[in-house]
Amino acid sequence: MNDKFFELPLEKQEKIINAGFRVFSQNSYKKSPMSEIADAAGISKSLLFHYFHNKKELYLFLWDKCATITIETLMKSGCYFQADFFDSMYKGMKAKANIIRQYPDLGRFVMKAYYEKDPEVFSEIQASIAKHGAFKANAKLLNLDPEQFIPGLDIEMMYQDMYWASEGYLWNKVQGDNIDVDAMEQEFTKLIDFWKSIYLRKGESYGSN
Amino acid sequence: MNDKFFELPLEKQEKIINAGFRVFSQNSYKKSPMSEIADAAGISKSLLFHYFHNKKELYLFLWDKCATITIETLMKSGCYFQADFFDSMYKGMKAKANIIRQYPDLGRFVMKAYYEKDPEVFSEIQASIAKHGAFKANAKLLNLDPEQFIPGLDIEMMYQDMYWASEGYLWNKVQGDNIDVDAMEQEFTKLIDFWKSIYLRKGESYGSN
DNA sequence: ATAAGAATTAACCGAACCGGTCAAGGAGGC
DNA sequence: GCCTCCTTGACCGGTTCGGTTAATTCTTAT
Repeated sequence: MNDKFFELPLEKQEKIINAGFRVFSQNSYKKSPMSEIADAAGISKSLLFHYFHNKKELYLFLWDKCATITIETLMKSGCYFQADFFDSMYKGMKAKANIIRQYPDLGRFVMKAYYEKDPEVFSEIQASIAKHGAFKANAKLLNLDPEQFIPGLDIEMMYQDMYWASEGYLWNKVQGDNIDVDAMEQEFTKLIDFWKSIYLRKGESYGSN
Repeated sequence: MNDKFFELPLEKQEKIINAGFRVFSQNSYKKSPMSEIADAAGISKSLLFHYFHNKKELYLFLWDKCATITIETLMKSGCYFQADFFDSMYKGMKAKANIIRQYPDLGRFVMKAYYEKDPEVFSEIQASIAKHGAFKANAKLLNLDPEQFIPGLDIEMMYQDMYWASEGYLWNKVQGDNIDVDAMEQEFTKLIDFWKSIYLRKGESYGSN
């Protein structure tokens, strides 16, 4: 790709990136026209081809960009370094909300790319997925202390429930075009508080509290 | 449309319908080629045009078919006539599983059509949506008895949690190509049982039990 | 066997689309 | 004016698409 792209004002770079996310997330790779991306970015098709020599290059660049953005944002959010389970969940949610704010279609783009089968990009995407290790969500990893929760609670099921509810909530909200991320954040916070009130053991105190 | 379509063996009708669901759910209306649908159905494009005079007709037929299938299946499942909340949930889940078994791409087709913006079909779809009344999921409608659940439970939040978890679970599972509906049913049953164990008031008995 | 009729398809058509190129327009600095 | 760089309209060859038509195959009644 043409390094001149990175000398563009960040705002313009993001506009092009978001245009790519949008178009590639709405159509398959083959049926995502460069012209449509250029239009969405507010530039001419020729200029888009000036920055990215061909479609495949743009596509793979966007894919890499996704990983960078996601990892960076999640790291910066501190959700991995949180002792309290619900705090970590809360921080993670905040991070995701920030991603949506800046790159509204990133999530859907990742999903589409993940299942993309076009031979022109399939092997590259698959290789990249394998490299990143496909870290599955899993309660066992978290090493949660059963003492913290109500007696007899199936912690793994609790985590499943929370994980799926998050996914379901996000999917439903993001589906439309105008996403009110602030409202989303607020609603989701309420949901986390609800879980806390249900799952957390009451009447005692632990650790530093 | 050509009424001869309905004289086809049901198996063949379903194959064409599912081919339509599949292609229209994977691409936008405009970028869903009739030829691709014909191929997926195992017939020639000409024959497809013989049954449906043009693309729009096929599309709107499929949309109507969705409503018919969904309403019919849910009614037949008895999930609306169940006194117990979790039983009703269970029956509803079973019904959805059956729909997925018979029409794997119906759900995704509905979603796509719901947000389709192509002027060739937009007004028709919107009118149909308005007519069906867009029944939103809402705990208040169910008129649940608070006595049945653990004290102090925010029933509406409980319902939200369950609703979103269902959505999230379905979306994640249905995303891939090979759906193991049986495993899904089983896993989901476990989730419902988990909810029962968490939310239901214990140590007492009610009603007919 | 065969003719009539129905089911199904290959071949085709004009229009639009798509990835990619290229030569030229336009703005700023000297 | 002239050089440089960003940006674009116009274009090209190839492909795709919705839809039509005429022909081919299959069925069936006689």
